Amino acid sequence: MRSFGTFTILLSLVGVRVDVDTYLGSQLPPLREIILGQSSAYTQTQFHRLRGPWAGHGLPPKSAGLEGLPGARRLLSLDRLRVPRARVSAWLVHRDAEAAVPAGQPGAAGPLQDGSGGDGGARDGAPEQGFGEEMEDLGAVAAPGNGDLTKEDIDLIDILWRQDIDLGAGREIFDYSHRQKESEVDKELSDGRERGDSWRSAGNEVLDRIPLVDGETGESFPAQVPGAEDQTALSLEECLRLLEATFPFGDNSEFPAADVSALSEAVPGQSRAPGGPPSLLSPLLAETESPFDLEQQWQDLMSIMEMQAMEVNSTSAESLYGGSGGDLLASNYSLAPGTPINQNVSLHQASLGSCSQDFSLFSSDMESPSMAGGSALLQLAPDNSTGLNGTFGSTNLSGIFFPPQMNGTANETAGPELPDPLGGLLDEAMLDEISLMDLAIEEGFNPVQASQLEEEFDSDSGLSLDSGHSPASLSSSEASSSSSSSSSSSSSSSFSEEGAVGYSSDSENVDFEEAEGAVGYQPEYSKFCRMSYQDPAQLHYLPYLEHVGHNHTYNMAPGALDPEEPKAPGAGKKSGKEKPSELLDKQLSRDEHRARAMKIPFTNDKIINLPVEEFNELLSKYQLSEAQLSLIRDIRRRGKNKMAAQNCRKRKLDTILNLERDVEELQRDKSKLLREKVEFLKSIRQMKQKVQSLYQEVFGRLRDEQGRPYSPSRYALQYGSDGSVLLIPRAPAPAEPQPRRQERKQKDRRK
DNA sequence: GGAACGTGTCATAAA
DNA sequence: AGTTTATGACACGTT
Repeated sequence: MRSFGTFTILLSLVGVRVDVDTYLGSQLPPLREIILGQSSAYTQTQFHRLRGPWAGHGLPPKSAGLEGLPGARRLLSLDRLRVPRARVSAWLVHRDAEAAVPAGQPGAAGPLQDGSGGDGGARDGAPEQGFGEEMEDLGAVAAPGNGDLTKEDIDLIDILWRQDIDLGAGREIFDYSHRQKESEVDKELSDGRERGDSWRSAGNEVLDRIPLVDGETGESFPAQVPGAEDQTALSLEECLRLLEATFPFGDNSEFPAADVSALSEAVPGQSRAPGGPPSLLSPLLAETESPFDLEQQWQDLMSIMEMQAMEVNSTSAESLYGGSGGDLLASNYSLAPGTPINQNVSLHQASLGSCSQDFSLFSSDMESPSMAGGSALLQLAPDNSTGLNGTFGSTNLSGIFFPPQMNGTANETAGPELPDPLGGLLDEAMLDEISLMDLAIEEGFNPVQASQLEEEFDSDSGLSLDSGHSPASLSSSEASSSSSSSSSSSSSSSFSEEGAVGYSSDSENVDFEEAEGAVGYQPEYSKFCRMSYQDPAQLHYLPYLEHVGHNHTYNMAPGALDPEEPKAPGAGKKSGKEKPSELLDKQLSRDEHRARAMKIPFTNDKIINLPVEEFNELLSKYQLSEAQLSLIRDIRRRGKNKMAAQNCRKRKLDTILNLERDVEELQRDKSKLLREKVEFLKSIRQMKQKVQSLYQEVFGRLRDEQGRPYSPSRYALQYGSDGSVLLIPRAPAPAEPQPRRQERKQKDRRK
C-alpha cells in the first residue's frame, strides 16, 4: 500500500486534514507513475486511457476548486518541452493570471479560453490534438507582453512536443500537467469561485496573482499584486498537486512520512501568518528560476540539437530515431556533419558558461517575462526576495538542493546548506556526458542511440567509421566470402577454375619468370572460384584440357625440358604463331606449363589436392625422374600455398569486416548508454526540482513562536538520515546576532 | 608513369 | 622428420 507520508508533511503544515481517500477517490494515477514519468511504461493508448477519467470528469467536486499553486503545477507541466516550454509556460502563466483575473482585475487580457475549460472530455483524443488545441489557445490568447508566439514558435513547440511523446518519458508528464491544467482552468471558470471556502478562494487568488515565476522556465509573469492577505492553508487539491509535483514516489522513499503532530508543532502559527504564503511562495518560485534556468539551458540546447536532428532526419530517407532525444542527438551527429561542433559548443556553454549567467542564453522574449517577474517579486516580497536571482543564477547545478537563500546576501552560497547528493552527481554526470559527447564528436560517431534506433542505426551511415564498408559493402563481402566458401566446399567448378587460375602462359623456368604474375588474367573468375581446385573430384578434367590445348613445349625433347630451360616456354608463349594455343596457354598456370614441360603424367590438380597417401601412391605408380619428382613436389607445395594464401587473405578480409562490425556494435552500445545517461540526467533533474520545490514549500510555511516565517538566510531545513527534518541555523551572520539561533526544531517522523 | 589492387610465390613458423 | 597450414613480404600484372 502506498504511503502518503509526504502528504502528511505538507498537509499538516498547512493545516489541512489529510484525506487519502480523496486522493484515491480522485482516480488519479499513482503518484509514482504520474510524477516520475514511469510513464514510459505506459503506452500512449494506456496513458490516454489512464488520464481519460480524470480529464473527462475532472477532480471530484470535493477537491475541485484548487487553482492555486501554479508554480507547483508547472513543475510538471511541459517539463519536457524544452525551448518552447518557456514560451508555453509564459502563455500558461498568462492564462493562469487571466483566469484569476476575470473576477474583475483590470488589465486582464481578455476572456479566457473557454475551450480549455470545457473540452476536457475532448482531450482524450490524440495528444497532438490536445496540444493542438492548446496551441490554438496559445496563439489566440497570446499575451501582449510575452505571448507573441509566432506560428514558428507554435510549430516548434508542436514538434518538440511530438518529440517528447516519442521520448516516452515525457508524454505522461506533459499530459498529466496538461490534464491538470485543464482541470484547473475548468474549475476556475466553473465552480472555483463558487466555493464556499472563502479562505481557500482567497488563497487561490493570491496564489494566482502573485508574480508567477515558472519553476521550469524561469519565466515570470507580472501578475497583479494581490491584497496579500495571509494565505496559508492549502486545499487538498493543492497539496495533492504540490506533492505530485514534488515527490515522485508515493511511498516517500526519500522523504519519510511525517508525523502530523510533530510537524504541526514545528509550524506554530502556521495557519495565519500574514502575507506568509505569497511572500514565501513567490520567492520559492523565483528561486527555482535559476536552477531551472541553468538546467533548462542545457535542456534547451539539447532540445535544439534534437530539433536539428529531427529536421535533418526528416529529410533523410531513413528515420534514424523514433525515440529519445539522445537518439536525436545521435542522429544529429551522424547526419549533420556540420552541427556537431555547434552542439559541442552549446553543451559547453550550457554546462560551464551557464553557471555564470542567468538568462543570457535565452532570447529576449524569455528574458522579458523573467525580468517582469523579478520586479514583481521584489514588490511582493521586498524583505526576502533580494538577490534570489543572483544567488541561484550564479549557483551551479549542485546547489539546487541548497536551502533557499531567500534573503539578502546573494552570494552567500556557502552556509550550512544541506549536502547535495544529487547535485554533485548531476554535475559529474553532466560533465561526463559532455566529455562523452566531445569524445563522440572527436570520434565522429553519433553519441546517442535509442534502443529502438538500434536497428535503424545499423543503416546509420553516421557512424562513418568507414564509409566504404557500409552494410552494402559488408554484405557483399560476406556474400563473396560465403560464395567462395561454398564454392570451395562444392567443388563443382573447381577444376576448371584451377585451370583458369593456375595457368597462365608462363612456365617456371628461370627464363620464363618474366611472365610470372600472368595468373591474374582473370581475377574475377579466380575470385569466384578461387578455392575450387581443392576438390579432388575434378582432377580428371585437367588432362582433357591439357590434351586439347597443346603446348608447343611438348615438342621439346624430354631432355631439353629441363625446368630451368630458358627459352622453350617463353618462346612458345610469345611466338604468336598459334593463337588458340596461346590463349590456352594463358589459361594455364606456370606450374601447368612446367608439368607439361616435364611430361608429368598426371594433373596438377591431383598433384595439389590428393591426400598425402594417395599422392604418394600416385607417385609410386610412375617411374619419375628426380627432376619430375622435385617439380611435382614444388607444384604441390606452391599449389597448396596458393590456396593457403587465398584463404589467408579471405580470412584477413573477414577479420577486418568483423572488426568493423564490432566497432559499429560497440558504438551503438556506447550511444545507447549515452542516451540512457541523458535520460537519467533528466530524471535526476526532475527529482531535484521536485525536492527543491517541496523544501521551499515546507520551509516557507514554517512559523516561529510569533508566527513569523523563518528567514531563509538564517535557517535551513536539514534532512536527517533517519528521516527526520531539522530546522537548523545557517552560519551565523557576523554582524547580526541570531536570536533564534539556538532554536532547533525537529519535525519528525519515522518511516 | 605511378598508385592501387589482386594474385602468386617464397620464407618462415607453427600445428 | 615430413607435411600441412598460416602469414608476412615481395614481385608482378592489371587497372
